[in-house]
This record gives sequence, C-alpha cells and structure tokens, in this order.
Amino acid sequence: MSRPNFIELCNRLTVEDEKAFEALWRYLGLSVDWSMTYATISPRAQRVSQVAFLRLLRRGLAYQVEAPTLWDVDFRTAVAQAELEDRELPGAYHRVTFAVDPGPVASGFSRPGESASHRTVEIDTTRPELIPACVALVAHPDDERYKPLFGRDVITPLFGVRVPVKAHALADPEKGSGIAMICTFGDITDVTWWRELNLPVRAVIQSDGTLREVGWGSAGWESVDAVRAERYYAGLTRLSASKARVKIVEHLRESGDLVGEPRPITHAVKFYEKGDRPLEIVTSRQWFFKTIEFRDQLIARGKELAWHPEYMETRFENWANGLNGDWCVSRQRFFGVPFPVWYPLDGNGRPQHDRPLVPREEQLPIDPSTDVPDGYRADQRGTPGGFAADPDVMDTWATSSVSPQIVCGWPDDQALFAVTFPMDLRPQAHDIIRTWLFDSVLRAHLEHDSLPWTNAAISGWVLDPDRKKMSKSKGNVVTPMALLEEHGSDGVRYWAASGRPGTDTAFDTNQMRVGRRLAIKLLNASKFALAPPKPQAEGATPAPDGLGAPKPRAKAGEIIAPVDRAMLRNLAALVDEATLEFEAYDYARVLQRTEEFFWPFCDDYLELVKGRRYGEQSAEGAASANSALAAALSVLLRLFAPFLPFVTEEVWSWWKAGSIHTSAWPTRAELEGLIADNSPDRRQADERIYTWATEMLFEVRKQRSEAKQPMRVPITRVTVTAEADAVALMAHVEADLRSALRVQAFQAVAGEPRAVVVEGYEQTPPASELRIGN
RNA sequence: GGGCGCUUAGCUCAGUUGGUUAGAGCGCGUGCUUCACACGCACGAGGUCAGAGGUUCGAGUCCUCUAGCGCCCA
Repeated sequence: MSRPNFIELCNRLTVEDEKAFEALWRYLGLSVDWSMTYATISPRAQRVSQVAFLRLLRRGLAYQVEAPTLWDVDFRTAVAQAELEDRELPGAYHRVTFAVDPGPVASGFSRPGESASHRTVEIDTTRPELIPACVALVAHPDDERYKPLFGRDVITPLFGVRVPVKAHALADPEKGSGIAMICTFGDITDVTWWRELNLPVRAVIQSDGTLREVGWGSAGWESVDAVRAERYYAGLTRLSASKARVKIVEHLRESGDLVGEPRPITHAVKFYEKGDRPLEIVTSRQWFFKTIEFRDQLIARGKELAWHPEYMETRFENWANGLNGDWCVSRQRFFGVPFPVWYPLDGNGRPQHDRPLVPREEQLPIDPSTDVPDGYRADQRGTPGGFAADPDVMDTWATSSVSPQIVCGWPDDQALFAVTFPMDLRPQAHDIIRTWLFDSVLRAHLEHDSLPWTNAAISGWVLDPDRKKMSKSKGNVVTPMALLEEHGSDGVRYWAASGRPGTDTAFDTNQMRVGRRLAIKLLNASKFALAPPKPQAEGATPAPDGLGAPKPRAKAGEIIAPVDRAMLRNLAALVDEATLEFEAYDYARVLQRTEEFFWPFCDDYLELVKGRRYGEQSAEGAASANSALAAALSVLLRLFAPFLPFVTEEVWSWWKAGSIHTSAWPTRAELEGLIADNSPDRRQADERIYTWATEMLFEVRKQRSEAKQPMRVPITRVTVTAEADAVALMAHVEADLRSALRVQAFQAVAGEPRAVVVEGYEQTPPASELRIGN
C-alpha cells in the first residue's frame, strides 16, 4: 500500500471515530462549542504544528542529529523518553572473561595483590549478544579491585577487539562483578558512558532488531584475530537479538570464555509503552526540540501554574528533573503531521541534511512527500541534484502540545488569540502530566514566553469495579454508551462528579443509580413546586410520568412566612458556598452540598408548606409559599445544572425562556432581595422558627413510626412542653405542622424538661411519650 | 531505591485554619399507597477514624515511625 493510500484510509477511519466520539459527548451533555472542534490531523492543526516547528527551527530550538535513539524494532520508529515504561522480565547474568592486554605497563613487574587475577577480568552481562558491540569496560573510580586496570586495554572474547577499561561513577560496584561492559548500545546508561567517555560507535543492532553484517578487520572493527571473529560472527548476521544471544552463549561456552552457567535474574527492561519487545537503542537521524536547557525555566512555569489538586505540581517537577535528553519528536510512521522539510540531493543523489529546504509559512500545511519545494520541479524528486522529502512525521504530542494555540487561532487569527490565550484551564488526567501537560508548557514557553493556561485540573482515572486500571489489553474497559443509555447521562455524570480532582474513581453503577434517583426526585419536586394551588383544578394537566409543564402556574406573592424566609436565606448561604467551591475547582463538594440541601428541602420544607400552598390557611400564606418555592427551585436547578444538565434543562423549559445552561449563575442577592427584612434579629428569629418546625417534624414522625401508625391516621392531639420562648415559636408554624404531620391539635405548654406527647391516634389506643433535649 | 497519594460504618466516600456526642449515600432492619415522588416516605441499628509513639487543655485533623494499597520515577 502506498503512503498516500494508507493516509487516506487512516483519514477515513478518523472521520468515523470522530463521529462516534462526538455522538457520545453530545449524549453525555458536554457543553462545548461544537463549531470549534478540531482533529490533530486536520489541515488547521497541521498548519499550526508546522508553523511552530519552522519557527523553532529558525531559532535553533529544533535541530536534527544523528544520535543514539530509543527504538522500537517492531514499530520501526523512534520513541520519546515520555513513552517508555519499565517491565520486569526474566533474564540472566552471563559471566564472561575478557583477557587483559599485557600492554606497555605489564613488564613482569607486579604490585602486591596484583597477580594472575589481572591477566583476565570477568564481567557480568545480561546481553552477551552485544559483545561484538563492546567499546569499553567500566568500573567505579573508587573500586580498589579494578583501579589497576584503568587506562589499560582488554580483549573482547570471541571477536578479539581491543577496548579500554574506564572509570565512571555510574558503574555500580555492587552489581554483578562490579565491572561492566559498555556497548553501543545496550541501554541508556551505555549512551551516557559513551557520550561522557568519548567512546567510538560499534553498533550491531539494526532498526529491525537484527544484527547487521560486519566486516571484521575493517576500519572500526579491528580485531587481534579477524578470521576467528568472522567465524564466530558469521552465524549471527540477521538474527534477532534474542536468537543471537542463544548462539553467542554457545560460542562462549565452546571458547571457554563463559564462567559457570548463566544465573537467572529478574530485571527492569525498557519498553515502548505500546510495544511487545524490549527497546533497542539505534543510531539514526532524528529531530529534537531543545528541552534540557530550559529545565529550570519550565520548573518555574510549573510553579506559576495553579494546580488542582496542588500536589500534582510535584509530578511535573519530578519529571522535569528526571529528563536526561532533549525531546525526540521524529517518528518513522506514515500517518501524522509531516516535517515540512525537504533536502537537496547532491550529485550522487545523497540528501544534504545540513541544508534543509523549508516552505514559506503561508504555504503551510504541506506534505513534503507530494508538495514540491520552491525552485524545484516535481520530476526532480529523488534525482541527483534534485530534492527529497523528510520521510518522518512528528510525535503526536508535538501537535497535541500546541492544542491551545490551535484552538485560540494562532497564528492566523490574532484577534481571537489576543483574547483567548493563555487559556483558563487544562483538564486532563495525571498519567499524561509528563507528556501532554509538560510538552504544552514547553511549547508555550518557547513560542509565547508564557504558560498556555492559568489552571490545570488533574483528574484521576476511572478504575474498573475491582479498582484496577482499565486497559484495552486487559479487556476490563467499560464502553460508556451502554451505561449512558441504562442509567441516563445525568446518572453517569452524577457518579463521575463524585470523583474529586486527582482521585481515582472506581466504576460504580450503584452511584449512577443514585444519581438517576436524584434526577427523578428533582423532576417530581419541581412538579410540586410549580403546581397550581389545587392539584385537581381545571386546566392542570400533569403528564402521566411526571413530564410536561403543569399549568396554570401557582400564584406568587410577598414572602411573609418565617419558614419561607429561613429556607431562602439558607439557600442563599449555599449559593455563596457553592460559588466559592466552584472557583476552587471543588465541584464534587458543590454537588454534595447542594444535595445535602435538597433532600431535607424536599422532606421537611416541602412537607411543611404543602398544606399552606394548597390554600389551607390563607391566600397570602399560599402566595408566600409559591414565591419561595419558585425562587428556591430556580436556584436549585441552576446549582444542579452542571451535574444534571438534562433534567434541569427539562424543568427549566416548563417555566423559563432560554436554556438553563446559559442563564446567570445564582446569587445570594437574588434570594435575599425577595425578603423585606433581613436584619440580624429577623434572621435569627426566622431561623429559630424553622429549626423548631423541623424538630417538631422529627419528634412526631419518630413517635408515629414507633407506634407503627400509618400517615392516613390523624393524631388527635400533641402536647409540647418547652421553655416559654420556644413555646412562643409554635404560633408561627402550628398550622403548617398540623397539615404536614396530620395532627388535629397542638397544645404548647411552658415548662421543663422538653417533651412531646402524642396523645392518641384516631381509632387507636395508647399515648406514647418521648423526651427531647437533655 | 526515591517521590507522591491513600487507609474513617458491610460498601463508596465527606470531614475546611486542631474544638461539644465523627457525618452522608448505598446496603441492612422495622413500619407506611401521606393528593410531587414506592426510582418514594418515616424511624432505627451500625465506627477503637490502619497501628504505635509524640505535641496540645483538647487530635480523624499537626509531627515521627511502622504496616498495607495505588501511582509516578530510577
């Protein structure tokens, strides 16, 4: 399949996947501007990505170099440090003998303790197949055992290559025999040693993971016995590393260079996070973005960012401190944003990598594999004196890291960019702090000398019901659409919102059911709050399953009842609290607190005002309740709207114009403004009355429950004994209580201690007594 | 090996700068068709706050150590 055809198929798949994603997000009620979606492969994203790349190139912050690079032999691509993961694998230490080259210093003269032991030296290696790639041995500078060897040469087994013995602090005296073989390249430490000790390259692993052909005795591959080296190496060519290992161990055994038997161990091996075979390190030409030299500035940016939760900043800093190289952004793949670069070909058709040809910014995006650089003709592609495209594409994070710039219109819509960048918020999970977040901070720092956003809200993971991380390979992934259909989007969102920032949340359908019940409760409470005074009145048309607007609307009026005022003021306090908590990104607490208000609101307040608002007392009393209910409902709906967007929007549509989601956030003032007198004395008095009422509800309900009397049976008389000022409160709520509790008469008596005596149920005998207070 | 987080009722979790007798939901038990809601209502049982030490008049909360779990990094 050709590269353009492959890309075309990927694009088609992308379009399909995006449809599925968008359908899911819309179903979930995600409140984004759907006109501004983008894909990181779209022309606009490619343009931003390429413009940003060329600007870094011009400033010398993007560079290419032939360098040892982490390489996945199956994906055949370079891999960034951020994409690594360690996996514990069984391996084995092979103890291998190197002969010490007598050299000029060994003149029969020996020091104490130096004897036969320094005619050979034994190293331990887990990768004997890399012996042909060995360029030195290394031990710790303070290691007395090996000090005499520093500066001398040894001869590699089988291949007879003369290599120096070096000292380096990274060599661990505790590990194996305390002296290690440096190969080009077995692991990242090899790269460090190779760089810091200025060693030559003698690479044998190719990009497909097999051993290359080697001309033993030729330049760079000198051997004390090239014929013998050739003989041992012949069978290794084109074998994979693991097969070559088996073969070379046979050879070592035969030559007597293997000491004892391999000793099995378990050790951490670096993998590409998506890969199946250990990473190799191969030398190839790659593009890098300068990162290391900005480490301190990036850490400072991390401190400047408002993290939610704050402790996530540590992860950022740890990552920045652990970086040991610039960011390799080349990927040897087809589908991705191409590097917008060509190379002139010399007379022999060889690309001149140090003289890249770049397009003008206004030409971007381009695909160098199909577009032609200025000054060339299409038929010069790949011909001597012509040009060739850079074959690589960028790391996906290289594009994702400029997503704020993509969204904010950079560099083409300066007006939009000026008002939107830096953005307010990056929401993301903690596992990609080292990639998406870190890289985005880097790019904004380099390009705009600023943060890309002011806040980072770091979420946890959704774990499976057994608290295991969901992963495609483990097969414990739960696909959301079925859930949304079963529990409703509001129910699923309720569960999701209970996960606090930074905290992993186990998948819990039970919480979804709770959320669904809350949504239904809200629907029903709304139906009541908005119902006309007489439920059976003509024109009232409640829909069968609770949907639809009851009409005509309840009659409003001045709020005169103390319990109405107290409820509204409590709600006003909740609004203040919720506003502060939202501003602190503590959304889970807003939901919790709103819910904590809502259930007692239903169970106590609604019950308390039910009779009054049905007109049992007075028109004024009913109107007061109606006004309070309407105001409370309007505010509660808006507090719940971010969590339960669908049910709140439904209820809103019954009686308000426009969408609840574009309505103003509730304020304390809009509630307290409905109340004529908010003086401290009045507040306190109303609050005492309301508390008294809820205590009476509780006491009488408790006794009715203990007496196992159904609600339909009226209570004949309740005698309340309390201190005189408490008894005085009864007058304000007695009518409400009679109705809510089905009590025919209350009698309030001044006295101590407090007691509530239920004197009888119609058609039932005994009175019971229970004390409250002390 | 280093760093971060977690450990509170059977389960999932709240618990603000230390301050009465540690809370909620689910689940559980008892009762209830009460005209918004049985996807509901009322009431109830249920906790040595992982363990040990320390600071304090006072610790779930602060400090130290230990154990277990999880993540990130070597």
